[in-house]
Amino acid sequence: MSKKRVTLKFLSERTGFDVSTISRVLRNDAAVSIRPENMELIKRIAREFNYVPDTAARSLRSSRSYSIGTVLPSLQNQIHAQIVEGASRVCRERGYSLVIAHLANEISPQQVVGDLINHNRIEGLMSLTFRPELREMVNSGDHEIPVMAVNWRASGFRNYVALDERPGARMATEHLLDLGHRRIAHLSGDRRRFNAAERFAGYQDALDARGIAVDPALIEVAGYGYEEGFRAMSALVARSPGAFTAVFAVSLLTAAGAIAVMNRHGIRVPEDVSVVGFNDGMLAEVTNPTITTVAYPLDQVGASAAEGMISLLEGRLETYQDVIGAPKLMRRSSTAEPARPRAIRTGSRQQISKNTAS
Amino acid sequence: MSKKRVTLKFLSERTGFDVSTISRVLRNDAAVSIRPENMELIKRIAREFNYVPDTAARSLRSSRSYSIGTVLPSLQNQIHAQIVEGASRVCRERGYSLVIAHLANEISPQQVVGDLINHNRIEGLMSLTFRPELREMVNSGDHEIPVMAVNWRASGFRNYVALDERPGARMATEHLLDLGHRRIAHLSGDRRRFNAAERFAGYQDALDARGIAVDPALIEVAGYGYEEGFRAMSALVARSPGAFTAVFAVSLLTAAGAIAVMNRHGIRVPEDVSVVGFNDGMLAEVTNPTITTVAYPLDQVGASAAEGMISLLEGRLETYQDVIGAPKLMRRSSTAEPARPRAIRTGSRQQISKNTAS
DNA sequence: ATGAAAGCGCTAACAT
DNA sequence: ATGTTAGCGCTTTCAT
Repeated sequence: MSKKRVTLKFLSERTGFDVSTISRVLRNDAAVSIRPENMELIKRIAREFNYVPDTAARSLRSSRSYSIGTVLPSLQNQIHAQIVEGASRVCRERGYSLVIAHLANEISPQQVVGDLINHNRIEGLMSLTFRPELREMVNSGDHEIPVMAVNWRASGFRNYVALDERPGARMATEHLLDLGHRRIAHLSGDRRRFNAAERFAGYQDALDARGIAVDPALIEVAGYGYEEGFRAMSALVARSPGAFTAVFAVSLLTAAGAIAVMNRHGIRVPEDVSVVGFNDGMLAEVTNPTITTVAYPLDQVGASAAEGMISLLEGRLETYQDVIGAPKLMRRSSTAEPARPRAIRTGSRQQISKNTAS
Repeated sequence: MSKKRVTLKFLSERTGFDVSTISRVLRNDAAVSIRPENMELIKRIAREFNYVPDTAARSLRSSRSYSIGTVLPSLQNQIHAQIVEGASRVCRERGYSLVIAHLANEISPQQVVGDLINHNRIEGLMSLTFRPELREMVNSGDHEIPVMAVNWRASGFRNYVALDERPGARMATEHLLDLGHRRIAHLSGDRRRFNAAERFAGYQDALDARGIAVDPALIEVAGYGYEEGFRAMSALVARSPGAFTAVFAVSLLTAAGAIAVMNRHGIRVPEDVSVVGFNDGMLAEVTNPTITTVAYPLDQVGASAAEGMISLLEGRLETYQDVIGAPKLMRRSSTAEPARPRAIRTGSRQQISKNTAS
């Protein structure tokens, strides 16, 4: 508290204008009518003295908190971490506070969201996790606040930012096709949900375009986590051993889980089976082998969500939808050409081969 | 805005007491003198109507923002994500907002911290990244705010929460010794900094206790990242091939980088060389092999830091230090007994062996 | 043991 | 084209 804070009153004394006038000018209030020269003067002086409006005072008067809440399962998921980074950057730039809450086991989502609303006074909620019940939870409270689905969609949610996942899934599958693979398995998510359905559709698109039929025996429902990938791949290997030379996994962690299974079974990646994941992250570069993925600008998802939410809060928009595309293939060492046709033609089981030092 | 907000005025009308009296009671103000029965009455009514003080009004009047800033290099580092989770939980529970800012390349730390202070009006700053210059940055502004070093220490920082790393490093090294290893390399950090120095000291402690001399040829300065681990291990393998059967890496990512190098060189982990990392994370379970680590309760580090910061802000404490211990060994598949003495006694080079399906 | 009153810095409705 | 005024909900002297 060494120097004194610059307030409207101070600027008023400096410029001779009333605080209300200055307030209007600095907020670019449409209801302002002032001579351009005076407007410039006020803005110049405000800049000069580094005026920043007091958030508390502004909040009190305008019944706004300038803070936005985010719920997510865990920050430890790098996909979510990337999204949050984008959102937090935008919020900081715009003078909003992004308040993060993770849904730990020891506390109910109701409690978490309630705290966010009552204590932190968030004006809007972004959810990175599929939670259709969130709307009711939020709106059962004293006042309604906008909810934004981030990285997912569901009916009833008018505000969302999602990836255009179908082309990315197609891209991943086509990468495998281009390498020469024809028997491509898919570890999917729960296809009743939007994301998993889209990724499956992209997988189909790619196969269709090459006239290859989707083989139900090569589809296994997994989920987005490492454990799910592990379980699903175990099932697939047990069920259809040697029936595929490549796998498109519904997420990066799923791919990692699948690779772990193959390592245990002596199935070499990529020599015996190629694996490609969906969504990129640091993990893809630190595993052995490194994992080929389809990368989306995830921080942009968070940034867009925050921008959209702010537009909603400031009344510039009624609803907000954004779909982010531009996936890129990150080619790494989990994908390669399939083994010589011999192995495929004979229909032999996945060979349990000795690893050779590379 | 469907229901009306419960304010002190409302409670005043309900109970017949003045707002000031109620304010004092609900804040447990020491300067209160009220009959116990009335005190109970007021508290009961407040509970009944779910009274929550308005943060904005309180902030305006008391010149407090109830928000705390955190700077960190990236949320994608799982170590940091865990710490942030702990801190954000405590902040939410206490009605504080935790505002996170990551230090991206495109923007200066000064700018980030400035935004946090001026726009978000943070009352305190927690830094998860070693930045001795942070104090000057923060204090060059209009008013001083407390700064807390989280997960590091440096002279001049009176507020910190750090791990008691030395015993953990010793534990990691002893695990290798217990397995029968004698030639244990260490990929260290910059030992002029506290953390790296402590981990090195723990490594020394373990060797000393067994009467084994520290061999400078087996020490390589790496750093905490994957790339650093990769580089350092490459150097070590080139410099002292076959001279060690185990490695204690200064971090989990460093361990992962080291393992990647060994994979490339055909050095099997753990058959030829065992690896143990420091600090646990999801990564340790999804790599191949999974990585043995020493785990600390990192969310507790964040939680303690937040608690401490709040105590500072509320004037209950002048300074805050906490050192978190209780490391646990997470035994996974990157560590095993060393190969038969034969290999060691002959002093042969690290054998480039064929992998056998396991 | 409790109440009255002022005011934090800002915004918005209402003047001129 | 600009000023006056009345609070937002709370905390904090200062009075009883």
